[in-house]
This record gives sequence, C-alpha cells and structure tokens, in this order.
Amino acid sequence: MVQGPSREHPLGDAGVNPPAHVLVADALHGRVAVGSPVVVKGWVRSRRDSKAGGGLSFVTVHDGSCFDAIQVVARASLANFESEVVRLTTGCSVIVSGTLVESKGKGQATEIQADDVEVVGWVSDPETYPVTPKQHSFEYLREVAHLRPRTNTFGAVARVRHCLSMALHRFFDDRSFCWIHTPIITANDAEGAGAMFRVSTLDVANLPRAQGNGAVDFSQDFFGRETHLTVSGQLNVEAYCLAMSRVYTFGPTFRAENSNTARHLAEFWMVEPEIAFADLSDNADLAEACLKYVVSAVLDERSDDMRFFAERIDPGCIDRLEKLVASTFERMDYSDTVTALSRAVEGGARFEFPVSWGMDLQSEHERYLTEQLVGRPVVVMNYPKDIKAFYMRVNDDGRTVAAMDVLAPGIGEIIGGSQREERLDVLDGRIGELGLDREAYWWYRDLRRYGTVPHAGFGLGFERTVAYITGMANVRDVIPFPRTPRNADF
RNA sequence: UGCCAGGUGGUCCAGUGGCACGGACGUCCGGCUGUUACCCGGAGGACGAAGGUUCGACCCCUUCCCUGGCAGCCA
Repeated sequence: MVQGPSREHPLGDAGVNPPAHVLVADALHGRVAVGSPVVVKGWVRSRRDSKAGGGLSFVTVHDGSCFDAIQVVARASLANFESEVVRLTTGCSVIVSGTLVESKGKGQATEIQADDVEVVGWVSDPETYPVTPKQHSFEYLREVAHLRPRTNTFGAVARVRHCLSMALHRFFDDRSFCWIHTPIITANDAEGAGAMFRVSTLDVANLPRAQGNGAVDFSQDFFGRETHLTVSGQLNVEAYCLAMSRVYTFGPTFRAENSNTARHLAEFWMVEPEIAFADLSDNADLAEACLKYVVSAVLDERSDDMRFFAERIDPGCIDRLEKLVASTFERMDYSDTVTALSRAVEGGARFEFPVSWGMDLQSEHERYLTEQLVGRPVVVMNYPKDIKAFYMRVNDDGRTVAAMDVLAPGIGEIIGGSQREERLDVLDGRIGELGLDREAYWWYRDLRRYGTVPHAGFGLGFERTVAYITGMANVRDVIPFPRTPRNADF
C-alpha cells in the first residue's frame, strides 16, 4: 500500500504538502512551477545512459495522464544508481522524487532532476516483455491486450475514448436529456436485429424438456422464459422518451453475428438518443449537432493525442474532423442516392452489386457516395420499407419509411436511426407483414395506445466513432478488450 | 459464413526438398554520448498442430487451429 501524502491526495495534488504527487500532464503543461519539488509515479517507457558528467541516466516515465512521457534525469550520485537505475527497462514501475527543472537538452521543455528513484515493480524478464519501445503491429498487440494500454497508441485511444464518452454525456446533459439505464438482459426477442446471445442458468448438459414436443422448457429457466443479451436499448428507451421527452441510453450491446470485419464487435457500446414530438428531420439535426459537438470536443481536449494520430496513424484525421465540424452534412433522399449512383455507373463507376431502387446500399455504394461524390458525412433518408425494421414510421408514399443512416468516409455507417411508427394501426400492420408476434410487443404497443406522440431516435456506434476520429482502422483496437467470434480472451 | 493471403528467434521480415548460413529492431554484456526512433562492437535466441508423399519435409499434399484483408449481417 502506498504511504504518505499520496494516500489522501492520490492524484493531482500539486502544491499540497510537498513533495506532492503530480501527474505527468500537470508537470509538462505548465500547471506546476519550474523549481517545484515533485513526485511522479508511473511506468518506464525507455532508458538511455550517458557517461558524461560522472554518469547519468535518462528515464522517460508515463502515467497515462497525457500523451507525452516525462524525462527523468537520474545522476550517478543516486544511492541505487548502479544497483537499480541503470537496470531499469521498459515497463518497470517507479516513484520518482525530485525537482521540476527546465531541460538542458532538446526535445522537451521541462524534466525532472531526480533526488530519488524508487523501483516499485521490476519487469521480471525484459527479453520477453511483450511491449518494446519500438513499433508493434496492432494484430500482435491484441494478443497482449492487458499490456497494450502502455503503448503510445493505446494510451491515446483510451484517452480519446474517455473524452468522447464525457463529451456525449455533456452534449445530452446540456440539452436536458435524461440518461436512461436500459436493461442488458432482455426478453425482447425477434427484433430483427440478428442473432442474440442467450442468457440462461439451465444446465446445458441436461436441459429440461417440455412435455410432448421435446422443446427446451424455458419456464424452468432463471427468468421463467427465454432471455438474451440486449441488441439495442431502443425499445425500452422509447418508453422513457414518452414520459421524459428527451432521453438517451449509453451502454454495451451484444450481437452474436459471425461478423469478421474491421467494424464489427460482438460486444460494443452504443449511444441511443430518443426525442419526443420530433420527426426525422429533427432527428437528423440532432445527429449532426451531436457528432459535431463531440468531434469538436476531442479536437479541443485531446490535441496531444490527435497530433499523434495525425503523425503516425492517419495523416488526414485532424483535417477531416475540422472539415466535419465546419461543414453541413449532406442530406440525400434514398431515391436520389440511387439516382446519383446510377448516374455514376453511367459515368464509368464500377460496382460489384447493381444499383436499383429497393436494394440496400452496399459498402461499396456507401463508400463511393461519401468518399467520391460528397467527401464528407452524408445523411441518407427515407429508405424502402422492405429493407427496414418494423418500428420505423411508414411515409405517406406507402413504400418508404422515415429511416436515416449517417455515413462517414472511411467507415461507412456510423449512425442508424428513424422516426418511430406512432400509429398503432400502422404499427400492427407492419408487425403482421413481417410475421412478428404481436403479443410479444404488448407493452411497446401500449405506448401507442396511451398518449402516443411522434418521436424519433438513432443509434451511434461508439467504437465506430472512435475509429473515425482517431483514424484507427479496426474497431478491435479502439475498445479495451475486444470480443469477436472465437475471441473472448482477457 | 464465403473468397483471398498468411503463420520462421521476444517483435517484424528474408530463405531453402538435405544438420536453420539470414537481416532489422528489442534483450543482455562492453564502448561513446545532456541522451531522446542515439551511435559502435560482441552475445544469446525460431520454422502453428496432426497426418501424408519422400531415403530425407520448415519447404510439396490433406485436414485442423490461428491471424489479416475483402464481402455479407449491422452500429
């Protein structure tokens, strides 16, 4: 257990009872006066030795508080210099006490002149320590997901991810939205959102069978019925929307699809706002404002990390985000999108899948639309009803629904949403058309029987947004411990 | 799930039907240096699994496992 002032002031208590534990971020960003006694606690990123001036060692230490690590100058006069300091390797944990000084070297404005370097934890086998100061492939780092947050890239991703979470909450809170904690375990099956993970306490080696047909008897299961992990909080949050007016969910969701792509996870996070007395246009306005707000927040608050992404991951990312914030999202009717794509085909564009009214847009189409035709996010609205979910509001033309997708260059669909069908008779018609069980939606239908109002909402894929912002190519590298088919390690 | 490409020191890559001749980075040892993707010298360290073909397989064939890319499902 750590002793001393740091117990009462575990983080960021610069100026209180020196020597005080300071975050690397505070030390480097002018929040601690040069000349102050400081203590930093963190992990060694690298060590370089010099014999000059009787011998000294440069140890860079990071603590996750910002992108940069701080340079610690340890002189040979330290009692444990020969025995410990020169044996430090990447990954060792240390507590450094000293003075914040202006750096004599180039490459950093300030550094710590160490009076004491306490080694808290050694790296037992430097040869096989998985994280070296050099570049690693992301594929490799996924195999050491417990150590990858110590790298530049994953530290930066974690901070951006956090920043984005907070920005989302702030965006909604500022606009009087109420955060609703919708359930993770659900009995809403047949939502049409694809395969779900079963939640059960039944003994899989000895399943209870119903009399007669031999089907599994879920009445003996924990909840007395079949249950699954949620694929969306939307249906539940609609209930709160029709009471609280402006609501949103933000939590994990689960899809048991066997999807092996750079933009799918079996467990991912989703933000789902839902607004009452609103139509599709209001919904699109909200989506656009939301994206712009959070992107702008990340640019402001995590410029250090974003600079790194622009330098090493995706040269265009900052430029792209600044354009997004400044521009107006293109809005296109689905039908116009099909027309534009058809015209592109006539102009020589080649697609694997033919373009025709009634089809769903393929990845190649979305990519062409956002990357070639428009060059910024596009909101495609009013899709054919046959390719969309039962709860989406049927338009007056009878063949389209008030659905929208926000497509972003590089990753495709980042937001999917719709105005919801608030008319019970029409909703029932859709449930019937799609062969769904009306009884299963009894409470959802109640919302249309008791004080129904037009309302709308969307789902923002959190990992896709982080990927879009950082330029990271795979959503597996923007979530701490990715869950994908055949992979639930860690 | 389909198609394609891969699995060789700790990491990233070369390479060959005949005992692993490899390189870079990291690691360890030594030298140099207010260093900073330092530099110089030296050292240790590897063929995904199971079958098959063959005198002999890391190499060819089959199956399996794993990884990546693209596609579908979607956020």
